[in-house]
Amino acid sequence: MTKLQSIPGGRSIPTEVKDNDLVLRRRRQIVDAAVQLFINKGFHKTTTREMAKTAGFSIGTLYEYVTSKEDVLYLVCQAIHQEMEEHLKKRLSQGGTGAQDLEAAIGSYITVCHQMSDHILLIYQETKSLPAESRRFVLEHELRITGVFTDLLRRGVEDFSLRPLNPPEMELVAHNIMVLGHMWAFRRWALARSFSLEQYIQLQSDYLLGELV
Amino acid sequence: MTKLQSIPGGRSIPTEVKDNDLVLRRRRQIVDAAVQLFINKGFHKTTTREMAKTAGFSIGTLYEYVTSKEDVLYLVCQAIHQEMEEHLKKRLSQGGTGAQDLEAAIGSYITVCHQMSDHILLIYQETKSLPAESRRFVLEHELRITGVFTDLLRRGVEDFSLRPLNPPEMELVAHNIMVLGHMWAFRRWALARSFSLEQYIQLQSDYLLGELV
DNA sequence: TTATCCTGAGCGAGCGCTCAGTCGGAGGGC
DNA sequence: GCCCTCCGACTGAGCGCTCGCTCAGGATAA
Repeated sequence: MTKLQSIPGGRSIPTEVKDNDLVLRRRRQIVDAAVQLFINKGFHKTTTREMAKTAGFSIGTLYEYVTSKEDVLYLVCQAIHQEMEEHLKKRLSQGGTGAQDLEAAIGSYITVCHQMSDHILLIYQETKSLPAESRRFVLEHELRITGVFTDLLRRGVEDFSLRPLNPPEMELVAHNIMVLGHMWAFRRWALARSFSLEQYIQLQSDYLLGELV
Repeated sequence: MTKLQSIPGGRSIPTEVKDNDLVLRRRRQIVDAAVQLFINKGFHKTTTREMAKTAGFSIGTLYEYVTSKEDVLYLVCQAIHQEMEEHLKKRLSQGGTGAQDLEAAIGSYITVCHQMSDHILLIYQETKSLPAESRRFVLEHELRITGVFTDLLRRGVEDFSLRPLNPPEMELVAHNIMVLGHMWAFRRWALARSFSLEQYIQLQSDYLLGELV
């Protein structure tokens, strides 16, 4: 029984299978299947049998790669955060002033939130179903994403493209950015009556940056 | 089999019991019990037996006042929103300019979010477990609370204590206020390292109102 | 043959909900 | 006052079913 760590700094989950490549491949199948099922029916209402079947194998096999249903939820949460982090970091520019790069990052981030809104909802709704330790890792991962904005704010303050901010203020603004991105996922049913994604990004960027110059 | 409507504009839920006062009393017991259980274990992991026992009677009796487990969740969500609305409206002042009253309202609102943070989490996490029709009513109720801020913004624009805003902008700002209040509930584990409730209110009010004068 | 991965029938616990029955007391006849 | 009847709120054992998880055995490649 080996243990496999898919994300640096993440929890390692035991598996019965020796071939590490196979473990990664199968777990990717499991996660892809589970994400769709969790989004449609929620964690508690999807059965392990469904997960296995959707992933393309039987329950027995599922439990070769995972020790409990909660493990699958943990893998799903980490995969979602990792995907968000990757998409966001891929779109980050380093070209301009801190303020300019921050504005671009906010736009990128909200776009990612738009594309992954179902996934964001999923994390909000199901994180509390994780065992305590897993939940800690997931929240930590989310803080790491928030750190992207703290870094950009710090750079903007250092190159004087933003007004001086103390570290707690930077933290607060970073959290505000995160949450206003999530807001588009949570409240699109109400907001989309009045705004397109582009308008939303424009207005929220203005509000966020208006106070920082 | 009568039907009883506890909240104006809400769904009516059938009951077998004839005495309306008794229905209200028992449903209050059910809601009080369920709120605590849902906060601690979540909706899916609390059993109907637990609800009944905590409320002080047997499962059989529970089902005299409710037709399904989901009905209890609906009653809980509506009760939470109603409590938030009442607490918020009780604290609203009409004394000053629109801008002054808005600032006071934001402070009151975040304080209410602080006091009811478990309840806010509950709503975010479990709303999607409601049947579609019930969910619609719950989201409607939340929009009614958002409307409190839209109204204040409109008043502020009309008496020139705020800069001109078009209706969609007012809507957006009202949603921002709502969500930044919820943020204190969701992220207090991270924010409370740097801020007290009072500091949080001060800073968020400044950010929110800074752009509106 | 052995090592490895996969299968799916089966287990036992626990769930939401039902319904035959209990029981306290209101009301009416004497 | 006393008895009897009926009402309706309440009880909880039990039904039918689903769930997470296991494990004895099958398949395949080396």
